[in-house]
Amino acid sequence: MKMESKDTFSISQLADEFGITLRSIRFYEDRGLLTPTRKGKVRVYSKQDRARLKLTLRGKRLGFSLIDISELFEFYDSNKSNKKQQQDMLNAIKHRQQLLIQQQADINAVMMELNAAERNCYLQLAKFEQQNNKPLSKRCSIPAKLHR
DNA sequence: ATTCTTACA
DNA sequence: TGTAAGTA
Repeated sequence: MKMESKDTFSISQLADEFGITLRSIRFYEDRGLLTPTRKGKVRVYSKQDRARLKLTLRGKRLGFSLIDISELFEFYDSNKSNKKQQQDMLNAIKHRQQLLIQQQADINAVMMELNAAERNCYLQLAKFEQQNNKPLSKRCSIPAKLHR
């Protein structure tokens, strides 16, 4: 159904927008990641809910568990009043930062390996074309960035 | 036509 | 998470 207002969404709208199923969205709610309001029994999502869903999906892409993601949300809107809670949260944040730094390093390493593999592919293709005595096509020529 | 809950794979 | 069932 089409909603007159621009700041609320039906579950279907969000599912279409993000290319996920209704089941997933309800599942995330079950895990406490989403808290849509209700008009009767029907879920009504606000822009903030939409933003939250977006963050959830990004977290998933990064390999975070739904629990990890809910923990991040707690950090974002942290309302811990006492000192110990703040201390614990800080430690948790530092830990998460460390994990991300590690991921970043791993990503860089894999990226370099892939770049090397890609370079070899182009070199091989160039060699084949040379054997066939054919002119290098634009599409298969070695990109400048791989010359180094 | 859409969405909801519940239950099982 | 997918899917089926039975509703509202």
